[in-house]
Amino acid sequence: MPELPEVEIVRQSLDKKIIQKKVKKVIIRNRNLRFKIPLNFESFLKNQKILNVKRFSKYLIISLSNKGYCLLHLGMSGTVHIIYNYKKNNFTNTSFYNSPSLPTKHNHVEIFFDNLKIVYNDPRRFGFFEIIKNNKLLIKRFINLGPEPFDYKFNLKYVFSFFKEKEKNIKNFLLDQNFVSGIGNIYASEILFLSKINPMKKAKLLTKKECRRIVLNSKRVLLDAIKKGGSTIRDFKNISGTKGSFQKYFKVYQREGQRCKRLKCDGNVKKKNISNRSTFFCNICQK
DNA sequence: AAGAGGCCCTGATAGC
DNA sequence: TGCTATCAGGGCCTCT
Repeated sequence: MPELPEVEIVRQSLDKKIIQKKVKKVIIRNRNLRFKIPLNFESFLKNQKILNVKRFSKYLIISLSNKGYCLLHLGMSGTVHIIYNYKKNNFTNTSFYNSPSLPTKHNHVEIFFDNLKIVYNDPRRFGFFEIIKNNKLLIKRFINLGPEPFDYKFNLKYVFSFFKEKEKNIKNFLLDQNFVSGIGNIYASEILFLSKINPMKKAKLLTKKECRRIVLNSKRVLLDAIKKGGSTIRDFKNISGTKGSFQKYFKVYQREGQRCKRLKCDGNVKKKNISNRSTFFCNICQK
């Protein structure tokens, strides 16, 4: 599901719901996510107050009152659900309202608060939880990731010099989290369309002008997607069950065979596998 | 060192 | 109906 905009939507709603609340109980039904959930996960979280929920790239960062952090990555199919309790201080399963949005299978982690619980669901189990003990280790955790598109460090100078001598195609670089972090397969295609660049083009061949368009459109597309509540394909929803709407504004993604949306362009949207990820682009206006 | 490819996993859908 | 193959929003690891 989740690229940076979708994770940001989850962050916003999660932050509102659990900020300043104390963790009462943690239940792990399946530890075997992308990485095994550590055995001290429950005790690390229990009785901690949630200071806030932040985000870096596609990672959610839950700050705890013990100065530690709980990291959550949603992988491909992770979703967070919120379930309200109608009996205060009663944690029997039946005391929670059945949420229509809560799947019956693959609810791997439940974190309980006084009047609600959050449930982590992930059919493919590509997502993961991590415990980070302090701020120093948190910074270290992300040291190898590139800047987010919004970061002032993600600028023309950075991009143009990064691409020098690089043989790899531009599409793969947008997905390379060590170059820029937060862009995924949907938004990579959309950014390249707006930038009029062919996804197969070698990075070293990009002009300064093209690099500038990459920088601007990366910021633009992701911000726009956040404003529209993210993209709902398959069944992404925010934790309250509301769908995003950015998928209505896709210019190329999942539009194979359809007319190019650029005015006066007679092109057609093509689909091509690049490093085993489907890539959509206009065969005429993306050079 | 950069870059390509495989792999982790389940579910939905298409095609026979 | 039931089988098989293919494809999904990610990222880590290995090999060349």
